[in-house]
Amino acid sequence: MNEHKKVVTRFAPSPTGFMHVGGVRTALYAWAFARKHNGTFILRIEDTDKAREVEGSIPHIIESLTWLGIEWDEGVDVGGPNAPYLQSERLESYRKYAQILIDKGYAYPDPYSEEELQELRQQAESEKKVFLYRDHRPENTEAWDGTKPLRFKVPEIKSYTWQDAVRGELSAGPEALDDFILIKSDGYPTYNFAHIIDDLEMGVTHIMRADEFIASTPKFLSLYEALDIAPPILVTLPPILAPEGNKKLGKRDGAKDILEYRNEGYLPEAMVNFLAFLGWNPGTDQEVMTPPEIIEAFSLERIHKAGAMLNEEKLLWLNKEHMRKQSHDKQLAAIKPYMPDFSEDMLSKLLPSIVDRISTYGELRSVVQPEFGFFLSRPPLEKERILYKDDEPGVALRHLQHIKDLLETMDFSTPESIKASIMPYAESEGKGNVLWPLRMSLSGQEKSVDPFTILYVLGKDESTSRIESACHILAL
RNA sequence: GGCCUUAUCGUCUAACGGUUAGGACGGUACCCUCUCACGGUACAAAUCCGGGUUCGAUUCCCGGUAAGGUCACCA
Repeated sequence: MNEHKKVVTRFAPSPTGFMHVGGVRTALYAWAFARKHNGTFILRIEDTDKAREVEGSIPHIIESLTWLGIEWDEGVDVGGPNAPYLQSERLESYRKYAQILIDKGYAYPDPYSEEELQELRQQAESEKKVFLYRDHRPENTEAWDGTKPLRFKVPEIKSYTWQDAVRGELSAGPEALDDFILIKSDGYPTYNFAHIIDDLEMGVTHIMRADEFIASTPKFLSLYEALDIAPPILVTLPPILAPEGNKKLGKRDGAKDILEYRNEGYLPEAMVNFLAFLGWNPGTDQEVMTPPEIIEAFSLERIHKAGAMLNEEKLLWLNKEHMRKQSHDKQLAAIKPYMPDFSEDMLSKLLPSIVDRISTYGELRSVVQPEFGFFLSRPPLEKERILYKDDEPGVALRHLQHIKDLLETMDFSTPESIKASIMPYAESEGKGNVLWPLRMSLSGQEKSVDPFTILYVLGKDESTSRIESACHILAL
């Protein structure tokens, strides 16, 4: 029984650019599972491909995970008992295990040039056969001097059947097995080799990974056998599909940098909630969950097999739900940067009306309009409906009169009281969102304002103080 | 092309042989209302197709179809 073995998971991205939802979800599941079982979560960087490396990727990865609250116990920046966590600094380990394989007769230098290999591939293709390197194994292998790629010699060509924590029993024929490269001619290991050694040395118990690795699993299993080690538990995650078409979500399909969501004003807990549910659910009707609740409910058994499309509308809704769950103080702090000209007191009063009307804090950017100082405008209405429908003009006028009366009966503490008059639509400035404007004299300045704006700010509450603050906003 | 995987409303999903196939997002309608919104109620909407197994298949098996993955000195 492995029941008593401490859970160790890892997230092992390569530093080739920004992180998008796919990678983040893999990290999230590995993290949630480790936390659920009081295990260890490791952040390892797989930087064995110098050509594809993008500078700044590592800080970016760290920033992304940190934003989401996915914190690691061991990793590139914090260190740990199995340091280093950067593969380019672990070459000794790979060489050590490579030597073990060589000694066992399970590894040999690849004598072919790239051109020769290319030719062999083309030849196989023209014969409509599958190219397998192991069909062209050199007869006499020399000692490996490190200048040629080191290949794995598959000990036994056979079919494999294995267990996956999500997919159940998986299998593949012998065609899936080939002599893959362990160490490249530049001295760096390939992913295929490095991740197995690292997971072994770091004591990783569960490997969460995307389903593109199913195809190469027999190669890994074969390597585990050659090294005489037990493979970790494999946890294959379902693909995330792009919103358009039916393709797996990739950077070219518009997969966004996860930090873009932060810039758009999404909350990290909403993002975590959203990503967690893209391929998993707790089996209850609860859809809005905090990270601790997700950890508590998380289980491998409930991870889905089939892919899921990214649905930003649902993310938007989730974000709204999480915004509403926030404390007054947190909401206030989030809104402040978008409405710098407002006093804390005023923002505090307006908070409920604001939060009810937006799905992300980022929306405040378009809602707060600088042309009148700063105030909240409402979304545009269809003019025709208000102005031309049989009795609608009457209704609109009545509303307007009501607001005007309210304003005029109020005793404002501003130096000059507000004078309001109704201006017909024809005289309005024709702005899309200005209907039946009130001409207002505010602090000595004449302004045309949309009366609905005031009510929009007010919501249903007509108390004097609220109207007053609305007018202050307009007067700013 | 070889190998592999997947398949329930438009989307995310529940169901682990017996349900009027449930929920959520989105949509529509109505209610609330001095606009917008919030809230409330209701409606429309799905088991890919064909065979088996079974008293009974969304569920198990086989075949088809469709979609996806993979066949690198990338991860």
